[in-house]
Amino acid sequence: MRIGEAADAAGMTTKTIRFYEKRGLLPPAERTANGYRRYSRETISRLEFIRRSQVAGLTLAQIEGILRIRDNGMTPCTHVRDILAKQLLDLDQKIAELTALRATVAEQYATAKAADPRNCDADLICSYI
Amino acid sequence: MRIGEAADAAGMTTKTIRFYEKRGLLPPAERTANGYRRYSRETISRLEFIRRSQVAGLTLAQIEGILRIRDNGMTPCTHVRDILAKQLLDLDQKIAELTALRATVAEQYATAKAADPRNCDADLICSYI
DNA sequence: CTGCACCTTCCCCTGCGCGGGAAGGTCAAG
DNA sequence: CTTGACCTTCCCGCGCAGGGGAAGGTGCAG
Repeated sequence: MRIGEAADAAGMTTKTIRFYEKRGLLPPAERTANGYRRYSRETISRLEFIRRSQVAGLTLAQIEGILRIRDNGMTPCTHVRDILAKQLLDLDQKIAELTALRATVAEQYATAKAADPRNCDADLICSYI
Repeated sequence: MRIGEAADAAGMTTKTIRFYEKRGLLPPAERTANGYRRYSRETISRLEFIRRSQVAGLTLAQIEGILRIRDNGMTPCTHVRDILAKQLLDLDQKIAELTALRATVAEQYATAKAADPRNCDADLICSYI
C-alpha cells in the first residue's frame, strides 16, 4: 500500500500521514526500492486509532503518549483511563466557562437591545460592553 | 503617560500596546521629543474597552470593527448588538458541541473503568477509544 | 561616571494541526 | 515518447494574540 492508498483508507491526506511520521506518531515507514513509503493494514489501524482519539478531543501529544506505551509492549489501558478522566474534567471546565460567558454576553445583549442609543458615552466607546 | 505606565494602568504589557497599534486597534501614538510614545487617558479608556470586549469573548477583528465605527464619528450601538447576537449563537453552538463530546467521552470512560485489561486488542491499540 | 530602568525598532517564536506549492524522481498507459 | 498520476524532500504559511530577546538610545540617581 502506498501513501495515497493508505491516506484514502484512513480518510486523511498524504500530508497528514507524513506529518504524523515526522511528529513521531508513526514509526519511520518502510520503503520500496524506489523510495516510496509502503504501509501495512497495521498502520491503517494505527491511523484509525489516531482519528478516533481526535474525535474524542485528544491532542496529538496525548495520542502519542498512548502509542508509545503500546510500542513499548505494554497495554495503555490505565493511561487511557487517566487521559479520559482528565479530558472529562477539562470538558466540564470549558463548558462551565462558556456557560458563564454566555450569561454575561446574554446580559449585555439584553442591555443593548433595551438601551437608547442616545445614551451612548463616547468615552466608553460602547456602554454595552 | 509613557507606554509602561499606560500598560500598568490598562492591565496589559507594553508589547500588547505596540501590537495593538501595529494592528490598527490604536491610532499611531503621539511621540515625545526623544521618540517615546505618549498616551492620554482617552487611550486608556480605549484599551479598557478592548479588554472588556475580550472578556466578552470578542476577537480583535470584531473589536477593530467597533472602534472603526467610533473613529468614523458614528455610534457603534447597532453593530455591537449584532456582534453580541452572533456571539451568543457561537457560544450556544460551542457549548452544544462540547456537551455532545462530553457525553461521548463519559461513555468511553465508563467503558474503560468497567473493562478488563486482558480483553485489550493490540490491533486496535486501545479498545476504549 | 556608572548603573539602572525605561524606551525604541527589529525579527523570530509559541501552540495546534496540518496545507500549499516548488522542484524533482518513477511508473504504467496510450 | 509523452502524458499524467503518483511519489519524494523542502520550506513557508495560516489563525490567534501576543511573547522573547537582541541591539541600541535616553534620562535620572548615586
